[in-house]
Formats: sequence, structure tokens, C-alpha cells
Amino acid sequence: MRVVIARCSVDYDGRLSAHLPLATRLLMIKADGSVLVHSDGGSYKPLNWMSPPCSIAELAPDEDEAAEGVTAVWLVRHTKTDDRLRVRIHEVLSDTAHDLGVDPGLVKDGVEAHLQQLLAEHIHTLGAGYSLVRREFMTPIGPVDILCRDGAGVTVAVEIKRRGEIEGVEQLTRYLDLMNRDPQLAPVTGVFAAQQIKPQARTLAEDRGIRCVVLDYDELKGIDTSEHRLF
Amino acid sequence: MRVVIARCSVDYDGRLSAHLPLATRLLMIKADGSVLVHSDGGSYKPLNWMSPPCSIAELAPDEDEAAEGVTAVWLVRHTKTDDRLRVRIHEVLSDTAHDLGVDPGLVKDGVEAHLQQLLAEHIHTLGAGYSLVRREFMTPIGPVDILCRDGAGVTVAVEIKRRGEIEGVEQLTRYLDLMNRDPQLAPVTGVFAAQQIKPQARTLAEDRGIRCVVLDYDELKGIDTSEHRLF
DNA sequence: GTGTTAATTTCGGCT
DNA sequence: AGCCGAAGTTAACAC
Repeated sequence: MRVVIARCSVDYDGRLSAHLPLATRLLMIKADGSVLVHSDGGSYKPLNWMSPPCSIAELAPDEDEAAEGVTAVWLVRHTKTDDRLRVRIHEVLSDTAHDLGVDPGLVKDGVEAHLQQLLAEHIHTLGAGYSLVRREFMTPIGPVDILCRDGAGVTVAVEIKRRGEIEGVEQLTRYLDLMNRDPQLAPVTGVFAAQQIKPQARTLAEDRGIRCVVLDYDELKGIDTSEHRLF
Repeated sequence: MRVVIARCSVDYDGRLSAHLPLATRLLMIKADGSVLVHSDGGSYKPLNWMSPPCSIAELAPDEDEAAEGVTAVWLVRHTKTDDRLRVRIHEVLSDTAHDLGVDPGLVKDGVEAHLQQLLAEHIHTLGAGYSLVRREFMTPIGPVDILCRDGAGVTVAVEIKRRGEIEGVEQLTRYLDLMNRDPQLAPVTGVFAAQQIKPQARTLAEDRGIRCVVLDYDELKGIDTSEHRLF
């Protein structure tokens, strides 16, 4: 990895056009040729960048650029699309390179898959008498997160999200439409379960007769803990 | 901005838990206290990070950590939530700091908002006699990009996208369903306008009686230019 | 390879 | 300040 601190201006042309006026920034050139332009604020997102696969060429400034004080031009081109990033270097304050090697990668815990597992293990969270049929119940248009039965024995399809938004309601609606056309399964009711449910998603869901349930991840984990304590 | 190249392991606990095994990485500490952990590949997204506002404390390693070769521990805590990032430094290969100043920021051109503005200004692009009612017409499930009337005075809802895909057609369909249930508004027809329209999206839209219009951003800008020339 | 879905999404605009 | 929708989204996973 090469790290350059430089006064520069940057222009991107591709899916949109964007321009960065002259300022001091950090330029990161990764081993795969990708380039990141970072300022001293914002967030983890660079001001501008070029994703791999891409190639970088260092050019001499043309006459106009030289007159404006440009000492070097980096032309970064995407290998497959015609996206391009032009970095005009005015002054290099630092330029270093390091061999980082291949990263072993990130290990995650606590994402939607875990919510699904926990709710399946404690399906009674949805109400008394609920029983699990199966997780990832396959349909021709994709897997239903959880299929279960309510206290009266009626089939219930559950869609789980960390954050419940309109798209999740649409997804569940597609499953319900399909399953209710299958005489083997019908009638099937729907539950939209999420850690947070946006008002618009709730409105849409309830308009379609889908019940909304707010999940508490820590509470579900807590049930695990207290049950484990019994043994 | 401080840039450190170091062999380190990283643990994040907050909205989820995540762990990075020992490896050589780039650590970026921005002026607002935020921390980014980058590897020499991937994309513009760091392997791990802490968003501002947050504070960073450099601690001495405890006994166990010291036995594993840890020479320093950075504890990065989010100021408002209880998210925390623990960076265990084993070896520092480089440690530099630079004053970058405040960045003037990115200037973008060609995003959906511009398309919407341009189409609203030149609504006759959709056909002779079209007139604008209003942009961002609010409904209980979200704003319709443009509401207008065609030459015959019939209300038309327009959904605008840079890239027209199935999800955009679904969105417009939801608005049309809702608006056509409102006797004050019905009947409402639909137009799906985008710079590019995917064949599947076009098929779905036309199957639902929604007209597809391909927008030419440069042409819409050109109308602006030529009209300005008249003055 | 193509399509679908999640993400510690981030970011901007508006109420 | 909260809510909503777009993003040069990127990335993982299924088919």
C-alpha cells in the first residue's frame, strides 16, 4: 500500500461527474490498484475513489496544468467501465509505501441471520401456542425466513429484518400472495418482525393485514442465557 | 490526521460484534477522533471503523495482552452510543501526522435530484400539453417524484430514476394503487422516467399500463442552455 | 455469471 | 432532531 499526503484537486467522470477543489488530502493506493481520496473528516467513506479493477498512470501535466502549479497528474481508469479519476497533484508532502500482506478478514456476530436463529428458537415470542414449522422455507421466489403455526394451528409466514422498511413488507407480501394460491398451504397469515419498524412500513403492512412485531435482540439473547442457567 | 501502519488485532462491540485477527494494517485517525482500519484490498470501506463523534484513549496492555506481545491498546468509544473499538497494537511500523485543514468538499453533478428538477422545468418533454402540478407530492407511503396533468387534464404520477429497475416500477405501482383509491385524485396514470430502463423493468411497467420514458440528461441540460440563450 | 438481499450502510434533504 | 429515500452504494450468497 502506498500512502501519499498531497495538495491536489480531483475529478471523477463515470456514473456521475464530481469535482474536488484544491486542498490537502490523503491518497491511498492499494495493492489492487484502487485509489481512495480521504479528507480529515466525514466518515469512513472517501471523498472520491476508484474501485478495482483499475489501472493508474502517472502523467506529466499539460501546459495549462503546469501554469496552475500542477506537478503531476494521476489518471486512474477502471478496467471494465469507462469510469476515470483524475488527480492533479500540486505538492507532495509525504509519500510512503508499506507491504501489508493479505488480510485474514473480519469475523461478524449479531446480524440478521442471528435474529432469525434466536426467533426460531423462541417462536413463542410471537404469541402463546406458536410452534415452528421450519426456517428458510423455500418457495419458487425465494426463502421465507420462518414458517410456523399460531395457537389455532393456522400457518404463519414470518419475515425478519433488523430494520423493518417498506421493501421488507413487499417481500413478505410476495411470499403470502404465492403461498395463498397454493391449496396445500392456504390460508397463510403474515408477521413482519424487526428490531425497528418504520412508520410507513407499519402502515403498509397493517393495510395488508400483516401483523408487526418489534424484536428485542438483547431480550432474545437473555432468554437464551436464563434458559441455559436452568441446566 | 494521524496515519499509523501497525501489526494489530481489532475488536468491535456495538450494533454487532466483530473481530479482526492479528495482521499488518493501516490505521487512520481523523481530526474528529474517528478511526478507520484499512487493509491492502477490498474496497473503499474499511475492515472496521468508529464513526464520529468518538474519543480515543491509549492504554497500557494488561498482563495477558503483554504476554501475547501487545505493546499498546487503543480504546475508541462512541460519545453517544456505547459502541467501542479496541485496537491491540503489537508493532508500529510507521506513525505520522499531517495537518490537512478543512476540506472544501465534493461538487456532484448528474444525480436523481437534478433529473427531477430538469424534468419538472421541462415537463413538456413527456408530451404536448403536459403541465406540472407539483414535485415531491406527499402520500402516506412516501412522496411521488412529480405529479402533473397530461394534455387531456388527466393526473399523471411520474417516478424518476437514474437507472430504471424493477424496484422503481414497484414503487410507482404502490403510489398509483393508493392514489387511485382516493376519489379526489383518481384516475391517475403512471410514467416511469429514467436515463436507462432495464428490459425487465420496462416489461413489468408496460404490463401494468405504466408508460416508460427514457430521459437524456445532456439533452435536458441543453434545453436549459438554449432557453437561456434567448434572453 | 447473474440476480437478490443485507449493511456497524453513509449521506443529504426536509419536516 | 427524526424520518425518509438515494447512493459512483459495496458485498455476500443463492441459483
